[in-house]
Amino acid sequence: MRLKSVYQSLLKTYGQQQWWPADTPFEVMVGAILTQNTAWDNVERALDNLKKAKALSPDVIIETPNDKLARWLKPSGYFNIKADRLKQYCQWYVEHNYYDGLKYRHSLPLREMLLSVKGVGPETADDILLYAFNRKIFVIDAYTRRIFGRLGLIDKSSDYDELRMLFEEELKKETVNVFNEYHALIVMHAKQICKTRPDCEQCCLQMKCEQKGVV
DNA sequence: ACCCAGGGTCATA
DNA sequence: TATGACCATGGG
Repeated sequence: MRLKSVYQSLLKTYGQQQWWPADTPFEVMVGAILTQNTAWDNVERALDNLKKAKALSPDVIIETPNDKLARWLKPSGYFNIKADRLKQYCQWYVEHNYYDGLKYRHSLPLREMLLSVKGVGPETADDILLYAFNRKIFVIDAYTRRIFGRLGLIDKSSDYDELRMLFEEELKKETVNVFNEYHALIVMHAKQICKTRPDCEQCCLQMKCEQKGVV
């Protein structure tokens, strides 16, 4: 029950996070793709560009030429790759009529379907499952690995799905809302601790800490 | 002038 | 299966 107590501690410290920061499930999906290895502030600029162009819809994105799409996505980095990924995702989304993920009772088939889309890896798929389709999936990201590795609660050699299932097994009695808040709190904690304690030796959440063997 | 961010794919060995 | 190169902007 260590994982539950870490959750309670984070919740007490930071409060409810109310994730994902988006107005619609589709915006969650777009944000999940754009935030790959990218600071969220930059993603928001790209999302603003899409909104101003009235292009935050799968149909518009599909019809937009890649170079034009890339111009809107520019602030979020990797714009050529992301334009391609976003369009492919939208094509899958429209073709399979997944506007309503609720018609799929089990998470596994939908997860496999998401992973079959090029440019959607395990973390992006799980962001979408949890924050757009409201599924009980635990998202594993770099922060999760660093924080829980440092706490000695996970094995660093584990791959993505091993870690995900470890969290899901220990938290299987919790609600989807707990899964939702937990990942959000991990991200909040990582950002806060690195902001308030920029000293690498103290924060132990940045890449250089791993390189120095601190974490 | 660095380092890094809410990853993923592809080519090598 | 396990590394490494690559993608690219904006903030610290």
